[in-house]
Amino acid sequence: MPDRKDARHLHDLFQVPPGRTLDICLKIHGAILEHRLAPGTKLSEDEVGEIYGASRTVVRAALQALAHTGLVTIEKNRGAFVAKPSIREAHEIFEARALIEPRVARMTAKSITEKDLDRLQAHIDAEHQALHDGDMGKALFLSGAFHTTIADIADQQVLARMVRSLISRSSLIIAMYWQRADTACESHSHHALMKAFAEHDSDAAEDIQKSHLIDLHSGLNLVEVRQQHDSLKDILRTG
Amino acid sequence: MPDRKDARHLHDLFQVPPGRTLDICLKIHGAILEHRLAPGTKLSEDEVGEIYGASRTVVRAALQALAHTGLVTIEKNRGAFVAKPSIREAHEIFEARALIEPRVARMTAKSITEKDLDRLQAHIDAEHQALHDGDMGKALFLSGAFHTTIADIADQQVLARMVRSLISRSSLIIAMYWQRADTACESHSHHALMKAFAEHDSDAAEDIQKSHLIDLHSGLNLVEVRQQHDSLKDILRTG
DNA sequence: TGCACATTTATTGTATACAATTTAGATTGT
DNA sequence: ACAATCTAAATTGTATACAATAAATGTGCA
Repeated sequence: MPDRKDARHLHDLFQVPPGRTLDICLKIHGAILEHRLAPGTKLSEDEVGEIYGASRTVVRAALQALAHTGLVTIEKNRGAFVAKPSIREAHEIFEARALIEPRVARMTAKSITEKDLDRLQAHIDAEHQALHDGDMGKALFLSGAFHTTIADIADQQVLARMVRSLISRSSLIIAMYWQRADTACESHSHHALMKAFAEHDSDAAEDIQKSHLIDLHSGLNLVEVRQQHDSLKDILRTG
Repeated sequence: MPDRKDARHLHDLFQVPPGRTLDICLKIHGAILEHRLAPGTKLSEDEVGEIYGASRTVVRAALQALAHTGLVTIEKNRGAFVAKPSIREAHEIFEARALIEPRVARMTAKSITEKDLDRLQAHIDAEHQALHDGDMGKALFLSGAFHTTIADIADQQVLARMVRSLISRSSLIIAMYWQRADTACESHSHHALMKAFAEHDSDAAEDIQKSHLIDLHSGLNLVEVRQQHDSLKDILRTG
């Protein structure tokens, strides 16, 4: 799914030597972003290693890199799990995004080219297509990719890396706390942003991105978590 | 050097299981922050492992964690080196700090307690003492610690982690590009910040932190690089 | 039945051995 | 003397084996 350019940027995110380790990072990262891996899922070293035909040494390095990015939690002597961001962490992450991404959008508006605009438009189109196909996971993945691509265009490596990490974690938060059925609300903001970019309107880009993120934040139902453990009992009892 | 509380926060920074791996991270981290390890120094796995009596497996994990934080660069089939931030990276890092830290200072001013103020004052005092003793490395370390402690007090884990990483990398930048002989310029800002904190003046704290960071940024001579090499064993053994 | 404790099992933590790759030095030819 | 090439040493990449730890199971007793 992620094209070659994304892979290079993701390599920066994970900071692991290229090769199998990076491959595994990318695969798990993608699975989490597309919501194929639920928060809390255990990632056993043996299991992952068997799936990708790699030894535990390599898998371990990948899991540690993912832990550093905040997508995975490693508990001593217990293993690695897909992270389950707390409500508090969720607030912090979206507040951080609201601080950083508007600034990045401002920079992007200044330096964006026609070619970059096409790239972003392609993301939007692909997202619409995915929504039309009913592939929610892919749509969400592409929605995040839109944001990371903006950071790439701004060509600010330090901020881009922070943004990438925050967006990946946001994907977990959305998996846990999203309440609205429609993701269509985003489309409008993304389009407005495109317009500001096309006109190189830095102020507008910054403002739009800021309110877009505040919208996203408020669209979360950051109140309670559903527990999967109890449900097992309920399910078996009724059966 | 780092007290127990710092160690807990640093554990969050590196995201490695506690134990030898974390120890090695902390030792190398400290050596870099105190400028005992120069940018570009090679960190051979065997050599580091021998110094700390750990196997390469553990050392590798530590080096990868440090690479993730941006303090170390790993080149495929070549090994790990203390990072040498480029001029461009240096600009980006200080711009990122100027974006994030003022916001953090604002939060800190709101929630700071008497005890926290004492903690910060202790940092300032220790820094003066180190300067008086002529221990430049320690003084710089403590100057950074002042900033990270502010982030800890704000009690924003997500932002605090970013700040910690940025400050650690700043230490490398200062090692490479610092031109002024006096670090005294900082003392004034730190004192002004303390006053704002004591009065819970959020606006002032934000402003002071912002101009403080701009000062630091402009105090760098981001033009050329010098290089030097020392024996790993001599530098790390004392830590 | 319920609880405490011992045992078994499974999984991670660590060390070590081997393979792949790079680097440095020596050798050779011009 | 200089350059190119090849060989050997050193270093990293990877796999695997063993040790340590935590969870799960089973047992005995009140």
